Formats: sequence, structure tokens, C-alpha cells
Amino acid sequence: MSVTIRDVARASGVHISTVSRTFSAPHLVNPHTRSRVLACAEELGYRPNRAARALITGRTYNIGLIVADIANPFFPPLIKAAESQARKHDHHIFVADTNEDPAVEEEVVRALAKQVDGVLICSPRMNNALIEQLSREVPLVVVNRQIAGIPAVVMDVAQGARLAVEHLTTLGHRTIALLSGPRGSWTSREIRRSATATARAGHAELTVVGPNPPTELGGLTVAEDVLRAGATAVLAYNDLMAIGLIEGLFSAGARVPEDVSVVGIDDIMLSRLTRPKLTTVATPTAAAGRAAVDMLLAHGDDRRSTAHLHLQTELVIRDSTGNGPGPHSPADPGGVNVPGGVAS
Amino acid sequence: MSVTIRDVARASGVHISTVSRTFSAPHLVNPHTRSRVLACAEELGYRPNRAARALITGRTYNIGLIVADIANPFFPPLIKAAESQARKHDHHIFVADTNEDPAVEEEVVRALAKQVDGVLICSPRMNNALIEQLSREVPLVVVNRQIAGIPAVVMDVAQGARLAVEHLTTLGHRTIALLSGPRGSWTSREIRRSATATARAGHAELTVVGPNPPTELGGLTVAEDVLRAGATAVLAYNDLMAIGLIEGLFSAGARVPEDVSVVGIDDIMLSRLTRPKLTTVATPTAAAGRAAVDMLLAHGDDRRSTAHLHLQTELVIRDSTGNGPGPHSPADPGGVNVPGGVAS
DNA sequence: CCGGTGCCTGCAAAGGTTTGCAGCGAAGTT
DNA sequence: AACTTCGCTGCAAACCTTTGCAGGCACCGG
Repeated sequence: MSVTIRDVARASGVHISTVSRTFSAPHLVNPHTRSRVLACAEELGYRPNRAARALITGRTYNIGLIVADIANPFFPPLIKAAESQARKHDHHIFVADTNEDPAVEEEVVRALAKQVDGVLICSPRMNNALIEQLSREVPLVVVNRQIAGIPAVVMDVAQGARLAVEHLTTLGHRTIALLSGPRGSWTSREIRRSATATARAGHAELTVVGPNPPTELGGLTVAEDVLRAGATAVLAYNDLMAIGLIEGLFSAGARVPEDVSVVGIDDIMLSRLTRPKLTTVATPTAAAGRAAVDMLLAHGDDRRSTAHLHLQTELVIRDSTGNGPGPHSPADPGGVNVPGGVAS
Repeated sequence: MSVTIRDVARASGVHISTVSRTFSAPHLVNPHTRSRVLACAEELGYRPNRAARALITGRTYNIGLIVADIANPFFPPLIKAAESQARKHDHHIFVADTNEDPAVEEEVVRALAKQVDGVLICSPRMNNALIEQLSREVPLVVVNRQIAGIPAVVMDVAQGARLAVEHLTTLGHRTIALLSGPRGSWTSREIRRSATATARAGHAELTVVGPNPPTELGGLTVAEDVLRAGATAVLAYNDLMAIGLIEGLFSAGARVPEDVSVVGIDDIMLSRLTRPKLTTVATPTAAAGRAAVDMLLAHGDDRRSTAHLHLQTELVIRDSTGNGPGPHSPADPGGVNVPGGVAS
């Protein structure tokens, strides 16, 4: 069928092992022989068969990348960065979409295990115990989840949620709704934990709405609930939900930011393009993708690495947040200057 | 290391070939034996090594999927659909991002060739000759490009561009700008061809601006050029450019659709969420992804299939298009009824 | 001239699986 | 009773590489 090491050996008059060494250990072969072999290989268009190589070396030069939903705009930048970084190291990437289903996650990891050097699981929905078990079957790096003993890169959404809620209380909001994310999401729990604590510290009331699917629709459908709860500000699990929510609020007759302030999380490209432009917590997705790949590739080198990499997040204030009914902080342009405002 | 067919054979007291047959040709093995083998396999957690299998059968159960830019919102729905369809047939998907670079396309196809059953190239940027050559090295299906002898699924953007331009001339626009896409894009040429012809038939003048990178920025930066050309309507190569253009127009003091009408192509999710909502030509991306995978998988079965599948497109009229300075068609609500309007 | 050293190359096993062929026992045929 | 047929299983080669080991050769020092 295609050209093998054998053909090259025949063409250049050497043994197949010499051809093999020409590619995998060039310093072991005579420069003269080497160049002849390379010339023949070039001419025949020889490419080593990685599957055959993997069979004996155990290294596949492939990586598995598992995400909950490729169509969720949060993931593509991460996938792109990971793919680019992987290819820089001569690795290829399998991408699998689990449709937010933990059972599919497990199945896919197992199915991929034999043909990759490791798997990257982004925002997993399965429980920690299962992840720990899987990490015994194949090197794993997890994005957006912290588990002792499992290498991970996490975006510091707790910090982000804190900044977001502080922003809202500073603007004078005292009744805040939190649109939580999908069941099983570590990120969602982190946000909730941090937002709750921050709200309490800011003397605001925070009510949780959810769990919801992390999509536009997930936000759209709960607009009524948010209004009924009397919230004047909302922190959403992600930008997509925030944008959907804004649509829903408009339909219900509420205006953003005049009646309700909305903050998202992720800073997907979309958020700069909607009107009003979304105030949101920017997460470094591309950096996370790169870092996760690096971590996975380093994984094999030394002993089982177990590092947790934390990436900072940042509040980006745009047009979807405005003053609330309560006292505003001094810094706020149109606000009333009230001493004893919320500390930052 | 991991559990092999050998371990299962030992555990169940049969020869490895019997184990192999239990999985790949169950009807050849005694039901009693079979169930015993299956039980052992289950207990040991055996999974066939696909690389080893591929070595001998030549089928890898992998597919390569090559796109110009994962972060371009046009692609994720296609990738998602392709991945889902592939996994339905027990195949896994390699995804590669070429950054719009034809050289990378070639390199990636070659690198992937040995470890996939076929490659799907979406909106390729390389020239036809190269594609033809590559298709001799590995089964290929091309999306959004027509080449004789190469199986393809194409969205009928020519039809879409015609509908779009007719829509604009019907609204009374007589000076239309076309933002063309990246160099090497078949789609861009098709659009240009069809738009030019349709404009001529509608007695409108069409000026081409470009080529441009197919991104938000690609549209943003040419806003001035569009205004300088005196265009009252624009058809953009894709939605992303259209949205960027609208931003640019606003910055330059022109309003959409009051001063300039804008039509995009693709109907990405984003287009429903911007304000004004974008009038655009909807392309069936998910269907294309599914169809392309099906075509690739069918490819091997019979002789070299060479079918070209055409998918219909559809004009979705939203809020970014309005009346132009010329006479409007009767159907237009606020328009002036002028006989002799453009035929559809 | 001999032993030693070092560079390069060939040999063959190994990795996990599939598959054509042959063998075996039991059942069926004549 | 001999022979065929059939269903099932084992054997071994093959797929393409990598790699430890050993052999060949030239060169060096003594």
C-alpha cells in the first residue's frame, strides 16, 4: 500500500534498522549513509507509521481533548490554543464532545486511552472519584477542577466572582441573583461559594437560580424567575447565559442596565459585540489550553507531576451594569457619596 | 502495562485468536466459549488496541478534520456535528487548525494520512491541484469546494448570494459593496461570481472590497473604504466580517440599517444576538458536517465515490437591512410602489 | 603484528492484533 | 463402518517499527 521503512531500505541499500535509526537516532548513523537514506525517503515520500511506532515505544504522539460542548463559544479558543501548542510539539489532537454527559466522558476517555499519551478533560461533569480512577488508566490533566493528586489548570473564578459581586454591591445593588451552571460543574460551585460569601460581606442578599444548562436558552428561560425574585442585579455562570438572560429581560419589559444589571463570566468574543456590551469576568482560556498541554507533555518526563496551576481572572466592566437602588460607592460617577460603602 | 488480548486468553483458557474472533467475528465462536471470554474481558477491563488492529486491517477508525480557524464561529457547529456523527460509527476525530495557511493544510494532511481512514478538509485554502494529489495519498472529502473527481459537500452560497443581492436591489439599493473573503477561498469566488451577475441583472453597481481576513477585524477595518465607495448596501463574505463592519460603520458615524444595509453569510449563532440583528444567508453547517462524515465512511465501501452534495441556503431577513435610495419593490412595507421592479 | 577501541551496521525479537489454513471431534450420510 | 461435512479452535505469519546485541571493519598504540 503506502511506502514503508522497508521500501526505503531497499532503495538505499541498507537494512531497515538503519533507516529507522536515521529518523529516531540520527547520531548513530554515518552522515554519508544518513544523507543517502534521507534522499531516498524524501523521493519515495516516506513517513514513519506512528501507529506501528507507538506499538513498541508506547508513545503515540496523540492527545485527547474532551469538552462538554464544542459549540459553546467558551471552548473553541481553548481548543485552538491546545491544538496549536500540541502541534508545536509534534502531537495531534483528538477532540471529543460529550454533550454535557458524564457517562459519555467516561466512555470517551476509556476509548481514547490506548491511542493517546494523555487526555485533557475540560470542565468535567463527572465526579472526582471517577476522575481519580481514570487517571490511573491514562495520564490525565483536568481543566477547571481541583482534585488532590491530579494535575490541573484552573481559572480562578472564585476571585472573578468576588470582583463581580463587589462591583455590583458597590453600584448599590442589594438583591442579587446568581444563575448557576450545570449540575456537576466545579466552576459553578466555586462561583456560588465565592459569590455567596462576598454578597454577605457586602450586606446584599443573594438568591441562587438553577442549576441551568450553560447556554443562551438557560439564561433566556429564567428571566421571569429573576424578576419575580426582585433582583436588580444578576451574576451568570457564563456569558452565554448572561446574553440569553438579557434577551429574556428585554422581552419581559425590563431594561439592561437601567432596571437590571447583568454580569457574565468568560469574556467570550461575543460579549464585546452584543448591545449592551456585556460586563464580564475574563478568563484566560487560550492560556489554559496551552498550559494544560504543556503540563500533559511534561507529565511523563519526571515522576507523576501533580501541580495545580491557577490562572488569574479579571473583571471587564462594559455596559450591562449600572447603579442599583442602594447607596453607591464614591468612585461611581453619578452615584451618591455615602461613607461606609463596601470595602473592596 | 495494560491488559491485552493475551491476558484475556490466559484467563479464559483459550487461544488468543479465539479472543480476537470473539470481538471481530463473534459468529465464528461457540456461544458458550464466547460468553466466557466476554466475561473475562469485562472483568479485566480489556479494550482492543486500535493501533495494533489498524496495523493489520488498515482501518484506523479515525478521521482527520481540518479547518482554517477553530475560533471562527462558523466551524464549531460543523465540528460538533462531524464528531457526533463519527462517534456514532465508532470513529474518533483528529482536529487540526491551519490558521488559514495552505502550507499547514498540506503538512497536516500528510502527517495525519497514516493514522486515519480519511480526511475532511473544510473550506480549503490550497489550490485544486494539490488537493487532487493529496487525494491520491489518502481518502479525502472536501467541504465548500468543487473539484472534479473529489467527493465534496458544498453549501450553495451562489444561490445565497443571489438571494441576498436580490433582497438589496429590491429594497432600492443601487450601489453595493462586496467584502470578499480570504485569498484561495472557493466560497469567496462563488459569492463574487453570483453577486456580480445578480447585481448586473438588478441594474446595480457592485464594487469588490478585498480580499480580507474572514474575521471581525477584516470587516471593521474596511468600513471607511465602504463609505468612500458610496455604497448604501454591503454583502459580506461572512457574518463575522459583517458584524465587524457594522461596528466600524457606527464608529464612522453611519447607522445600520438607516444609512447602510448589511447582509452577512453563515447565520452563526452570534447573528441573532447582535443589535441590529443581522440579515444573513443561513448555511446548513451541521448538516454539512454530518454529510461529509457519511460520505467519507461510505467512501471505502464501494469504488471511489465521487459524488458532490449540494446543500441549499436560505436568506434570513432580520434588522440590518432597510430601504435604499432607489425605487423599492411593491412588497416592501414602507417603500414606493414602482412597476418594473427587479424580477426574482 | 597483535590486541583493543570505537564507529557503524545487520540481525532478530518484540509490541497487540487479525486471518488463512489446518486440525479435531462429533454428527450425518451412504 | 468408512467417509463427508460442519462447527469450532489453535497455529503461525503478517502488519511496521524500534532496539539490545553482536559482528565487521578500520584505526590506534604498543
